[in-house]
Amino acid sequence: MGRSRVKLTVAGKVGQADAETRLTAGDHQALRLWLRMLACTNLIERVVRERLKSDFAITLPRFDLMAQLQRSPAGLSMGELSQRLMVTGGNVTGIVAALEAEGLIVREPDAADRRVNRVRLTAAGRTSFERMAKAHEDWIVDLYASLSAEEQTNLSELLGRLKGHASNVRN
Amino acid sequence: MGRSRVKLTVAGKVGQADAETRLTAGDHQALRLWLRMLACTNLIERVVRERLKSDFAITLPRFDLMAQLQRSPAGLSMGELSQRLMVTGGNVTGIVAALEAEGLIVREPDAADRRVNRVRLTAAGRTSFERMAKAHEDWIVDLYASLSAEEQTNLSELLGRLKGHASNVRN
DNA sequence: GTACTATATTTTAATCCTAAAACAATTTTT
DNA sequence: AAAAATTGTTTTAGGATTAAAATATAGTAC
Repeated sequence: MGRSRVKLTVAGKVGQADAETRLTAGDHQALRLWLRMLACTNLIERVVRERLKSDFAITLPRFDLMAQLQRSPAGLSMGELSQRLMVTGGNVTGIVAALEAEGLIVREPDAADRRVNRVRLTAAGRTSFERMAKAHEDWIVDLYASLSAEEQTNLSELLGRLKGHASNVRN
Repeated sequence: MGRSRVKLTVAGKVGQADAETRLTAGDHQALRLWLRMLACTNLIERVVRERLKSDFAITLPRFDLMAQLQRSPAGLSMGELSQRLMVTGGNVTGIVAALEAEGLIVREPDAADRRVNRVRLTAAGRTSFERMAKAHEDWIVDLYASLSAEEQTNLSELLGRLKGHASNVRN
């Protein structure tokens, strides 16, 4: 009889269980599937967050914001960032302030509309982001390496259908 | 052409884009798959959070904590909750305090070990949780209704493999 | 051109979360 | 038994997040 299959938490470090432990016998297939999917996503996201922090001293939300800016070299307004990141404006204000303080982005008033702040990567921000994005992609490729290309295609197709349907369910 | 496929944000409400918009042409298959999976999970989780809030005035973390307690009628220590929910002890302290203030759980000192606080559902908490859990399961079944039972099994198998591998990659 | 309405952003208050430090009680070592 | 190590919990400091209110600017109606 083993000591217990659950690792202990050590000084704030988090242990082993995951979303699937929320299950009780008799739960429906879809619920089991959902909790497994949630556990998977949380696992991968946690790896990414930890590595962004340890290797590049950046948080995931800041990385995501920089990724949006890299795709739009001309810059984006605060509102455009809010839409693309799916977060509220107040949240964008905070993340932009932090990145600006680090010199990775600049925020400058729009000439045409004085309500608007236009945000773009600095040269330093662009260089920094390119390095991080390469590492990030490598991590993901490794994390998914247990699935063949065909299986990845299959998974992607199933998720695409799920996503399409779930988007509609959203009021 | 079209006005734009992106809904505007209105007074803090969040619009349409999702994690997949982080993509650039030329990105690797695994990266596309990951962003799609993340988008899916976020979508479903958002629906669940919103409905828990609108229908039951509860947050997802509090619901999750109650779910763990329901599975352990004898109660759990703060540390056990921390492990099972995969969150830090400080976090559990805050959530437990909130649920206790609402009368849904009680926290009492352990007789055998005076360091330990034992937490369990009150009768009111158990009743309340059962209603919420039923609704929650129905939502999930609906959200996954676009996939047949076979497809759900298939998806679950692929995610199981992914999860097994990603668990090892951690560190 | 003044008043209303709409849009863009920031601020505020609340919740959630983490890591690390502090504190308290128990167990182990010597 | 005293000292040391371990374990359980709370506290602290800092991000991320939301909803709602406040502010500032722009556009429209009259």
